Amino acid sequence: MSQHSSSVAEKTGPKTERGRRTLRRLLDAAAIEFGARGYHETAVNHITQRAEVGLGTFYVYFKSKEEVFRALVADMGALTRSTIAEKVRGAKDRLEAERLGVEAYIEFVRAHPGLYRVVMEAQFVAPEAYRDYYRVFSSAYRQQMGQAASRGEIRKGQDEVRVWALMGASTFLGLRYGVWDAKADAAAVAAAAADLIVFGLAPRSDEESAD
Amino acid sequence: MSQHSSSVAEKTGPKTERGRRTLRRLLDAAAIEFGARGYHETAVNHITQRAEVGLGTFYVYFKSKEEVFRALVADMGALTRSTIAEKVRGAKDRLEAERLGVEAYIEFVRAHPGLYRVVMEAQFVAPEAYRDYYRVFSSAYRQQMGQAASRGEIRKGQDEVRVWALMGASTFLGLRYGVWDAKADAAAVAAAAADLIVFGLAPRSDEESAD
Amino acid sequence: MSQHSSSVAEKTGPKTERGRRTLRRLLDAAAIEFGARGYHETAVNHITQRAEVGLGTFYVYFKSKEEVFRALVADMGALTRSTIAEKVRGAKDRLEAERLGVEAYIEFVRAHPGLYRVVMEAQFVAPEAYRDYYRVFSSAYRQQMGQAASRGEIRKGQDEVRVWALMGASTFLGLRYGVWDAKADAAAVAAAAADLIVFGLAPRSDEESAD
Amino acid sequence: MSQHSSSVAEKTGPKTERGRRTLRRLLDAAAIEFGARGYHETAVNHITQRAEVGLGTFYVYFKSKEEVFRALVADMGALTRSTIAEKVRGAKDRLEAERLGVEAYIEFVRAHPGLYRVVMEAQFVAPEAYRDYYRVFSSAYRQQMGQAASRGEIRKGQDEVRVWALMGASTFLGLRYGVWDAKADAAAVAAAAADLIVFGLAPRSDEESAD
DNA sequence: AATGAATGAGCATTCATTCAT
DNA sequence: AATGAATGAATGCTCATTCAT
Repeated sequence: MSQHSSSVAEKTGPKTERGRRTLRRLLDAAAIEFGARGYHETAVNHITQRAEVGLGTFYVYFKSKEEVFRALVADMGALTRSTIAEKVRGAKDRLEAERLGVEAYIEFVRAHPGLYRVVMEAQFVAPEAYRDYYRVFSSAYRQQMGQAASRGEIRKGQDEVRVWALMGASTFLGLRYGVWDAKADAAAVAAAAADLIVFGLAPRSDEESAD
Repeated sequence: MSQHSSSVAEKTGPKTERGRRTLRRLLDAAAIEFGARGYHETAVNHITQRAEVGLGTFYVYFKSKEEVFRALVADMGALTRSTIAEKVRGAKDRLEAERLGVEAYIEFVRAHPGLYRVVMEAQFVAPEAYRDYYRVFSSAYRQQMGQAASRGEIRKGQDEVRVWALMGASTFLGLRYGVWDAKADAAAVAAAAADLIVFGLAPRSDEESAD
Repeated sequence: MSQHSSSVAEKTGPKTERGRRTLRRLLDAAAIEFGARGYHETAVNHITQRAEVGLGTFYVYFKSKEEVFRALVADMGALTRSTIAEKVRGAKDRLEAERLGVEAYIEFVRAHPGLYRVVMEAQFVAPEAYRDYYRVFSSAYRQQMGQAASRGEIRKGQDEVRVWALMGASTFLGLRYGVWDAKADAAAVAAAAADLIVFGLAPRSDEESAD
Repeated sequence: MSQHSSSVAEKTGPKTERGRRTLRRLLDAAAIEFGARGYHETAVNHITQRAEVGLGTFYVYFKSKEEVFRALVADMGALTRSTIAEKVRGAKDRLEAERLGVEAYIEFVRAHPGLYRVVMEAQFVAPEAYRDYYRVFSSAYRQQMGQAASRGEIRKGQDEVRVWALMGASTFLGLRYGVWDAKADAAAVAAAAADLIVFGLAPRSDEESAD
């Protein structure tokens, strides 16, 4: 979870192996603590204790508490994107990709409790990082969508709007079925969501005898 | 914004007119402060100063800082629902209702800057209040959807999943076009979103020559 | 417990029957609250609520929180003295009186939980009232002792010192066997204490084969 | 006055010499402040200011205001015991020991003004610490008494009762002649008290012509 | 690189008391 | 006589950050 770290403080990175290990311990500990208790309930203290590192050591690697948080959000953005991208890669078309995307997201949220929390909380703690998170995500998403439209797999439309609507849908489904109700059948939820995303609410002429 | 208050502390409510006015001032001030600076950056004395009330007075009406916040979230849930319900009321069918709903939400977010923030932050500050907010909202929404399906206005489907997907979509569009980009054309955004919601992404046979 | 009240605020006393009742309710409530939670943990609030009286009403009868406390200490001094005096009255001589006195005190402490606490706490909250409590008590005690000495019932001695030593003994026995261990046999404890007080620690020639 | 500290917070103790000095300063300052103004009138910052230490530093060494207080009571228990034990050590028998004990206690109270106050106040602030104080004291005292009885120096009797009566006597004499009237002749008071303790109140056959 | 001691601004909350009605 | 609303001084405690070693 720390392999993508990009905070400013350690832009160049620690020079020694020991330094790299300490940094990783701190990032991992921060992810766990922030994820479990939230930003404001987490004291730097908690992080260093979990990392089994002296309190002062924290400030060798980060300029501030906010900075680790930002580093984490960035890390997690990359992780989210790569995880979902991998899962979606196998889709035969955009329509299947949407279904796989929702499913992947719900599963991802379940696999990384705390991640959802950290990203959402970034809204208030590090708004810039939050915007970046979705900026990057949405721009990749938009691109996929544009290409799919060109290929005729989906209708043309206002991609920016569509993309935000879809990210919102996934996010809320991730909360509802990933965080709050982790026992629901993710595939079924994803299928139902994909049905909505793909075909919309309107009755379809080619679906006369739908259940 | 305070007419729906339902906090426990003042369940019975103030006995005098003066008391009622003070309570309203506090709630209004809290809405403004929490909305502008967020829960953690808002000190109780910011609220009382804006309300032009002594610090101690706050605790005559609320047991804690968290309690006003919860009262506010509840208030805002009621306000959101009634505002959107009113706007949607005129829709000739569910499909139009979806468009109006998105539009109303974006406009609502613009009209009530802090509201979006307070509700989102409730996730971390008062999770129970946050869940209630969406529990109530989603249950009304689901009912509408079920009825529309019975009427044949929309296809049948997994309403719980649909509702959460749609709430997520509106929420994110509210953030993107209500909070971050308040100059966008809300009606156009709503129309584009409604197009997605109503017809989905899939190419439609009856739409051969779409733009 | 309020019949001896002597606070300044109501020196002349309430004029109406209703007023007298209110005053009594407040004093009784104060005795209970102070006795159970102590001075600092008791809020004026707690007293008026137990007395089923408005908060402001308290200040109609007492100048301050400290004042009720002082009134209570005075009340209790009178009550303690009269209770013990009555029990001791039947003693056939000073020696028996000492035994009865200790016994009465332990029983009194048990019957009035909280009294011990209030008086002891007066040391810190209302030192003057505390001194008065013991000043009055010790002076009566000293007088008894002087008379007994004149009658030859007890040896002559430094009565002031004796009296304080004996008050201390009773007080600690009241704490040990009245408050902390309320199941001990009060009569037996009193007998053992009286044995010490009356005969001292020294071996006695006339007690050769004592067990 | 801090050499016996045993609070939980610093069970392991500070690691550096500077840390040990800071802890000692805090304990000494606390003893002075609590002793002079009492627990409730003493603010933590009174302590840190006297100790010439930052406010936050206090909480590096103690979990709460109550905790220093408890540490102090424990410290003082040890100090009281050792001081009295040393003075009493020279006694040729239990009877003389009693006299020396009373004298030592009065002198001790005079030498350590705040000590009496802190211990007494512990009754209300830290009841457990108060009980421990007397539990330890009384158990050592009882042992002395039992041995003396075996040696025939004193009559046999209910040692627990005797011990509490005697602790009460000393305590009150400490208050009366140590705190309130610090000019009295401690030796004379102790002699008078010892006369009571040793010989009791009853007239003695071998003392026919006493004054 | 690592650390733990020190710091003080900041804040939520309490509560005795006042006072207009 | 009775009251409840209003007040603000006071205080315990937290915690991010600094820094000497």
